[in-house]
Amino acid sequence: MVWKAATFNVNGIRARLPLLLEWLQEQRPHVACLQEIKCQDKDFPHDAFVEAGYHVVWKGQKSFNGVAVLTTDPPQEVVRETDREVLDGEARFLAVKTCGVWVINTYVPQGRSPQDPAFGYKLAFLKETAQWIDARFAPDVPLLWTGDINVAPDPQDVYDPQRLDGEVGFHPEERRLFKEILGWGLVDLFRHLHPDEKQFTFWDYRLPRSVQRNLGWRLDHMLVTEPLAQAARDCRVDMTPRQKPKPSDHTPLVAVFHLDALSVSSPG
Amino acid sequence: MVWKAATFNVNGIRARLPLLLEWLQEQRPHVACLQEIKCQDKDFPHDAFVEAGYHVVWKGQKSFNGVAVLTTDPPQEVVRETDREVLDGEARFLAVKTCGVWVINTYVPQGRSPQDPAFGYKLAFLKETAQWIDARFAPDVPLLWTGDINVAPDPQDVYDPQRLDGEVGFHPEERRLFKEILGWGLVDLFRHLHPDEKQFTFWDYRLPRSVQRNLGWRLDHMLVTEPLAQAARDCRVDMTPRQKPKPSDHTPLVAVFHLDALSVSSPG
DNA sequence: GACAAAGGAG
DNA sequence: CTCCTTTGTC
Repeated sequence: MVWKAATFNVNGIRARLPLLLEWLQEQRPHVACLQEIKCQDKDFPHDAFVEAGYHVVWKGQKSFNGVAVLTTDPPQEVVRETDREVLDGEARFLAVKTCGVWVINTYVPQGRSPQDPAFGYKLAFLKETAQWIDARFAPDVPLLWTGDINVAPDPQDVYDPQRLDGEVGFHPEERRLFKEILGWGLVDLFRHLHPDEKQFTFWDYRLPRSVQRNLGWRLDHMLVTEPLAQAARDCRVDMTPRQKPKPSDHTPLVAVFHLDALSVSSPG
Repeated sequence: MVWKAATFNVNGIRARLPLLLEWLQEQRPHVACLQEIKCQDKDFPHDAFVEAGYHVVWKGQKSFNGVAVLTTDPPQEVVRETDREVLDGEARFLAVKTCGVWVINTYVPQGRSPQDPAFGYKLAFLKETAQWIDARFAPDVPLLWTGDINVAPDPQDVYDPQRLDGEVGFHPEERRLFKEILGWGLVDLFRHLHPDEKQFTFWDYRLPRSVQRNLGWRLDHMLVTEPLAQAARDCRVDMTPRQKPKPSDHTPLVAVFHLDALSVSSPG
C-alpha cells in the first residue's frame, strides 16, 4: 500500500481544530502525529476526528505539551507509558503501531536556554527516547520517530546559522546528539531525499513577518529506519497551513512510503 | 428623508467586528448606537467603520462598558462630557446630533442585584440622564434616547414575569422610574407601534438554548419625543445577528422615520 | 457562556 | 504573536 505519514505541531488543538480538519480532508494521511495539543484529556475534541474517519490516541496535559496520533487504520499496538520518568513526566511521548509500522511521536522539550535546567531535560529526553527505541527495536524494523524534535541539525536548517549558533534548537550539543542518534540506524528522511534544500517547518510568531521573510527553522522531523527509508517515495513540507488565517507557528511535514516494498521482520 | 436608526449592545466590539460590519452593510442605518464596546479608545477599530462609510464617535474604557455612535452623515454636534459625575464616571453616555435629530446613546448600568450599590447607581444614572435631557431639551424637539437601558418596563417584556419579578432589570423601582421618565414626554417606540407583541432584545448566554426557548428580555429601547413618534414608520427587533455564530447576547433594535414629516423647532 | 485583562510560555 | 489559565463582569 501507499502509506502517507504526517507530523504537525498544532500549538493548541482547540484553537487549530478548523484548520486541522480542513487539512486532514485535503491530505488524508494514514497517520498524523500531533504535538502541543495543549489540553487535558477530557477537553480533547475526540468526536471531531472520529467524524473525520480517524482513530485517535491522545495524551493531554493542562496548558502545555500534549501529543496525539490519528490513524485511518485501527492501531495494532499503543504505548502511552514507558516507565521512564523523563519520557512519562510530561505529555510528550506516544507510540503507535499501525499498518505494520511503529510510529514514535514526540514533542521534545524546547530547552528554553542552554543554561536552563530545561536544556538538560531536553538532552535527557532525546537520549531516553533513543534508548527506549534501542531497548525495544532493531534498526532493521520499520520504525518512524517523528514529531517536533526541536533540533535544527545543520546550518542549512536555520535562517541565519551564524547569528543563531549556540541558541537553543541550534546548539552544538543538541546537534551532536541528534547525529549520534541517527548513528544507531535512523535516517533524517527530509534531508536524505533533499540534500540541498533549505526548507523550514517553524517560523516564530514573535518575529514580524517571519513567514514572508522565511525566518524559519527545520525542527520537525521524520527519522526512519533503513527499511522505511528505502520504502520512502516523498517527504516534503506543506506550507499551506502556515499561510492561512490563525495558523500554528509550525507547519506539517508529510511523507509517502510504499509499504509493499518492505521486507518486514517486526519483532514489536 | 427616510431615516433609519439602530441600537445594538455588541458585547465587545473587537469580538463582534465581522458580524457588526456584515450587519451594517445589510441594514445601512443612518445612525447606529453601540454599547459595551469593551475597549480603550486606542483599541477601537475606527478604520473599519470609516471604510464602511461611517463617521464614528466613541468613548472607551478598559475592559468594561464603552459606547459608540456611527453616522452616515457627519455629526452636527457631539456631547461626550456632561459634567455630571454619574454620567461621566464610566463610559456609558454619548450624545450626537445628526440629520437634525439629537440621539442620546446610553449603556445604563445593569445593577447587579437590588441590594447592591450598583442598583442605586443604575437608578441615579437613569434619573441623571433624564435630568440632563430636561435641562437641555423640550419634549417638542426631535430627540431619541436609545441604547441598552437595562429595564424591561412591563410583564410582557420578560420571558417569565412571575419568576423574574423583583430581579434586577424587572424590579418595581426601575419599572416605576422608567414610566416616570416617559411622563416627561418620551414614547417607548417599539411598544407604541406594537402594543401586544412579546419581543425581546436580550437572551442570557448562561441559560442553555435561551434563544431557541425564547427566554429573553426587552432591555434595549428607543425612547422618542412626540415629533419623532409621529415621524416613525417602523420599529422592530432584528433577530438575525443573535442567530449567527459568535453572537452578542443582545440583538439590534431598528427604527425608521420620515424626517420630512417633522415640524423641526430644534433649540439644541 | 462569552467578553476582556493579566500572567506565563514558546 | 498566539497560545492557555485565571479572574471579574454581565
